[in-house]
Amino acid sequence: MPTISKEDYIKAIYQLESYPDKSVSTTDVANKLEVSKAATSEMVQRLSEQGFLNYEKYRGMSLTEDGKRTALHVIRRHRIWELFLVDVLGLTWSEVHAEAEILEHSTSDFLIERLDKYLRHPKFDPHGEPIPDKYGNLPELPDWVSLPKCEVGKSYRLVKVTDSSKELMDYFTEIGLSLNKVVMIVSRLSYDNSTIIQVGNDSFNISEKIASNLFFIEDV
Amino acid sequence: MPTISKEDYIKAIYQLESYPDKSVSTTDVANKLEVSKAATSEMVQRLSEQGFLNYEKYRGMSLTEDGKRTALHVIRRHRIWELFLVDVLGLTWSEVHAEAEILEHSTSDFLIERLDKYLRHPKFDPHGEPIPDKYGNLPELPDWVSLPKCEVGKSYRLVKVTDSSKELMDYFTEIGLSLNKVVMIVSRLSYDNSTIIQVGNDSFNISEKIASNLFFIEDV
DNA sequence: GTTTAAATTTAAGCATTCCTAACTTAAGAA
DNA sequence: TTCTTAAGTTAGGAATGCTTAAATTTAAAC
Repeated sequence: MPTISKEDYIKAIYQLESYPDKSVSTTDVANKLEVSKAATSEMVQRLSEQGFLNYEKYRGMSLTEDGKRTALHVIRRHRIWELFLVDVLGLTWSEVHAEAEILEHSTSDFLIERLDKYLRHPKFDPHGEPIPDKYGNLPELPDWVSLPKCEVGKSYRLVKVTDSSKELMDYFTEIGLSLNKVVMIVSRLSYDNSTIIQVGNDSFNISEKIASNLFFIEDV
Repeated sequence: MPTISKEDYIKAIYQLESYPDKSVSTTDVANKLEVSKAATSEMVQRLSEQGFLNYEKYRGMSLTEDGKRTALHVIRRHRIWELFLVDVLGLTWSEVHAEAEILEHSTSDFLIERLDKYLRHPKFDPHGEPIPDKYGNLPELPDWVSLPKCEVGKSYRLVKVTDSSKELMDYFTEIGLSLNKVVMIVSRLSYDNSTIIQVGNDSFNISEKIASNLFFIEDV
């Protein structure tokens, strides 16, 4: 049974592994968790001894099957809590992450299954991220496109929002964007590649940088 | 901001202080938390230095105002979670304690206020224990009597159940006893001072020892 | 192919929280 | 009032998880 700290490292490494063509380095993990490289180096060795990581000194690391299972277990708890906080307690996108970050380490399997049942076995969290089931299996992902690639004139449904900052999340909340919202692509300005979308009765110009955090599927 | 461990000590001391005519000793705390007396002695000194306790070596301890405030803060979180787990997720009496024991240390003030609001600012937890408000004020307590003192022939409403064991809690759940349930006192056997109560259509003989965990107010 | 800079690991140290064992104090029995 | 024992404290040690500083390895520049 890993400690809170170990769960944080394992989760971080799992997330860093998702970037293709790049093995995970000590520095990557240290930056992500905002701890020293020395602390990371130590911890990585301990996790390796305990079978969560494959690791060769100076050569980067990768999670073992055991490590992946543990990571998905933490991620499941995190995402179920996020969904619960948004759907039941009405927290906003920007409010949930910090709370879930703590709760994910303080929730028994028993309680998580009860929450899961209460939420009717959800497959995606409020940001559209997939929730692993209790065996660690991820649901199939929809075939989304990011907003800069959505075609003008068509309608799309929002299925994923990457949470890069509180400011951005609050902005999305403010303009009424939420998961499964249907928006119309009004136009795209070639000048800066920004996109004008219509949400309800209002239109908004979304810069390319912001738009790259929004993922849609065509609404048919 | 006290650590989890410190919160546990402060809460334990608060609870031990509630027994009248007895100052709290190192041994009391050590037994309650199931740690060594040495660990307790050390921690008590640290808590005293940090202003949570009044403490003189070999002379027992008592919480300062600061300590009491901290204890009530933890207790508030614990009881709100217990109520939530029972009322919303449908956990049983015996299931909630262990979960709340962890969650009480992992919940921000912000989240607790949201839970409190969701539960409509409850005054009592599922065991009938009072929930301190966010300023640490306890609600006024009803004037309960324990079951062995309830009068035969009268109806009473259950307002408090002390959770001495899982077995007992499960038994209460099984016979349909829950907070605010109205029961009729059918008779009392002088042989062993047990009480026969009617819950719904069924009657049960409750031994004096068990009965002393149940507290009622007369139902008018 | 060296040299140098960046990445990584090791070393030394600190805080927290626990343990067991040894010692000290207090309090009740004789 | 002294003696004994129970209660309480100190000492020494371990695990976790972090820090900064020093040493080492790798990799990239020249």
